[in-house]
Amino acid sequence: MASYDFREIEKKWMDNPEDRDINRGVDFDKREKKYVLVEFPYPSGEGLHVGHAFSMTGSDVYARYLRMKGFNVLFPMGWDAFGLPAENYAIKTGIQPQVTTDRITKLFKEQMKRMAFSFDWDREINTTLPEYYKWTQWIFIKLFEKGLAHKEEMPINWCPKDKIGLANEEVIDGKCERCGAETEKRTISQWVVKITDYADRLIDGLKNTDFIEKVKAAQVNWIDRKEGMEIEFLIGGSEEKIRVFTTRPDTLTGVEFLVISPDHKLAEKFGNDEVKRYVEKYKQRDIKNREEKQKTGVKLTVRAINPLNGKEVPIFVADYVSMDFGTGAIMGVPSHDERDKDFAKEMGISFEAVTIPEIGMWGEVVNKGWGKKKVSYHLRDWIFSRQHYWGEPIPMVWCKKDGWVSVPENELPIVLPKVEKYQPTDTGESPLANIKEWVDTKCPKCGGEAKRETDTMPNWAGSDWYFLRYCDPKNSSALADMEKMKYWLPVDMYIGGDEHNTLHLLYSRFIYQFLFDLGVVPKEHPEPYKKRLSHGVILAPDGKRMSKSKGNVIAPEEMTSKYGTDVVRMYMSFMGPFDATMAWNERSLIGVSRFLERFYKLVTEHAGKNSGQEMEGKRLINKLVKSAGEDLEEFKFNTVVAKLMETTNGLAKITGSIENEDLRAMVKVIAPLAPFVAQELWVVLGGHGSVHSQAFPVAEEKFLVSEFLSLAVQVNGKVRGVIEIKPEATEEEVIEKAKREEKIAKFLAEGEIKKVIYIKGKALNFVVG
RNA sequence: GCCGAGGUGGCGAAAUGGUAGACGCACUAGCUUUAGGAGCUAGCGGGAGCAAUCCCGUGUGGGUUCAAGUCCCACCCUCGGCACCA
Repeated sequence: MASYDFREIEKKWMDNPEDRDINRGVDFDKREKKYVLVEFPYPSGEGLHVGHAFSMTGSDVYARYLRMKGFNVLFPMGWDAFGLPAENYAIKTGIQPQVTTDRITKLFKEQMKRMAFSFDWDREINTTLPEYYKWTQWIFIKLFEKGLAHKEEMPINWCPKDKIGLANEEVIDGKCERCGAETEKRTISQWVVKITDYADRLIDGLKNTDFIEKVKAAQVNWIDRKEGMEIEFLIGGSEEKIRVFTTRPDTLTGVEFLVISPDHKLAEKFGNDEVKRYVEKYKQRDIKNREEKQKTGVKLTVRAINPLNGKEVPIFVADYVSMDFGTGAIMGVPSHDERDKDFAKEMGISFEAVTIPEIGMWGEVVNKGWGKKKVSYHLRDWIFSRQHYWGEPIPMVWCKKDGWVSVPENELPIVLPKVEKYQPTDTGESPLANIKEWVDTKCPKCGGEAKRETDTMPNWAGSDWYFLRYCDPKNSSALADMEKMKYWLPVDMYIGGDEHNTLHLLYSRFIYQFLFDLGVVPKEHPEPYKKRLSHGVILAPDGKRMSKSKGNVIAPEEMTSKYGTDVVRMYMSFMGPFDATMAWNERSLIGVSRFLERFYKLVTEHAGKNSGQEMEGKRLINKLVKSAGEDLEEFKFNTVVAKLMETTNGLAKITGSIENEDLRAMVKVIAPLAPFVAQELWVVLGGHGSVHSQAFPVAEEKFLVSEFLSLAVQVNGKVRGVIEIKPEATEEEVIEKAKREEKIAKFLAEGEIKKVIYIKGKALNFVVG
């Protein structure tokens, strides 16, 4: 027995042309701008996920609120559409990834419209379109020109079954994500981008942002800057030296052995057969998946000399030392390092406790030339090559004479050619390698015969700079117009998942800083994002993560057709704090549905009755207006809904009528959350045009005060009674009234009043002793 | 181990140092001859009591304060991220 038909209302207002205008971000508008960005999705075949629906609903409520507050809001959406699923689907079915992508993108867009997301569709972008990735390629060329991109022999994860190189994120538990075969290590030539050159900038730049603490921490920890020293150890009977990295040069006296990584080049040089076997075994495995807690290692035939005391110590190869950090070699100080102690025990190395000199040895080590100060980072350079088809072609050409040469800018974009087969080649190159007429080209420098790079870019490439493109999505002569970027940047609020707080955010900040140095983004804005907010996670009703295999997936589409868009949006706002992990609960959703019914009834019943209104109604609505505004500002949507419910419950008890103006104010408050019902009620209340272009109401202070307020009276800190006072009552009046209250007087009589604390209108405490 | 976020009814959760549990779900009782996730009224942290009322309650133990879920110290547990990082 619904009091309103959500289907009809939705149909009526879904494509309101006026709203399309309202949702547009206007370049150079005189209103103050706000750039609200929510991560654009990878359009996967399953359609819009409830997680998308949740984070986008929160972002949308916020964007709608800001518009009503009079801001010129940029709230764009697009598609991060390069990726493996479409490619895998193509391998299976032969359907071109672009075709699949176009189809799914349309589906997503439809579903987003049904959720009433107020995106500015005029600015829609798609990372797979040549007019977009032209600029992704352009950025790569600039990186190459500035010496920040080069080819390097790199060990990669190799799937022997699929004959393909896999990125770390494509290897799950040491197995290929696609076929489940054990992966191995293989060395191939890869494009590498020197993000480490920006390590310090990426840390320092955080000062110019308001990211929440955990996001800043994630960035800093990922970069993990460590100051220490590189110390040189001579190898006995050889000209070779081993450089170790340590943050504790003062423990040099306690060195009992050195350890080098199996990837260290000296392992090969000084290794006997046993060492070779160890290294071989190590390389078969995925480094990330060592389960054994026990440390293993083998001894080299040579020994190292401690520069401090000339002591000869053995050198081991062990996999607990990683080539990725420091120098790939450490000095083993079992008396001061737990891991070294474990290793010494495993290897049967005896050691004694040593006292560390009072004064650090930094100076001595440096002065005597044994070593030098060094900063080391956990952050590694960024492997930028993928041997996949469905990605941006890397715009480089290999010429025997000139080496790697970048494609001239005026030849961009290098369009991804259509292929017949999406299977990888036997050599592990991308399917592009099979297209001879595409690969064979002329060297841009010497005009001689040359070959195109067949690697494509990683998934991150297109999403690194997409927020710039939204400022000016159709520009054909630049990433985006400088003046437009100057107007819209920085992104005021960037909403996304925790999983992107490290890599995506870091890569994207790096690319922005690089573009900043090139002078192609505004010099006024050294950082791209002002604020970063993590959205929460929605679990299945069983409290587990949703997954197709568990069959516990909630589809937003199903929910909206069953209960209506407004109910689903309001429920998602109500279910908990925006950044919390919450389980879906349909009963609770029904509660929200019941509320919306009551709300609708209340407004329609009071509409047009303007006489005999009660002050209490006015007060409730003004109170709502005030606190709801504050909560919306802070993404506290759950309490906004709670307050709307509270107000509605309170108003239902009122016998008189409610003024139309107040009803309208209430409808404006609900508008960002429940846009369809709000619009319908707006019209019922005689409003003109769209409720979404109305100014968010402002509470009138004079209506906020009630005639009486209740004050908790404490005796020795415990609440012993409540008295009704007038807000303007003086301290003396309040104390007198409290003393006359029987319940309180009883406790006061137990002793002498030593002190009275009165906080106006808030608390009264008698200290009795 | 490190970093981050948390620990409040049966459940999801509220609470600028000032009446803990708003709001919702579930539940209980009653009303309404009640068309399909109904509506209305009342109750709903634990204990004692016919009741008024009293005592105890925000992970544990200390502390600051007239007053602590909230601030400080130590510890325990849960979740998320990163980890043999030298």
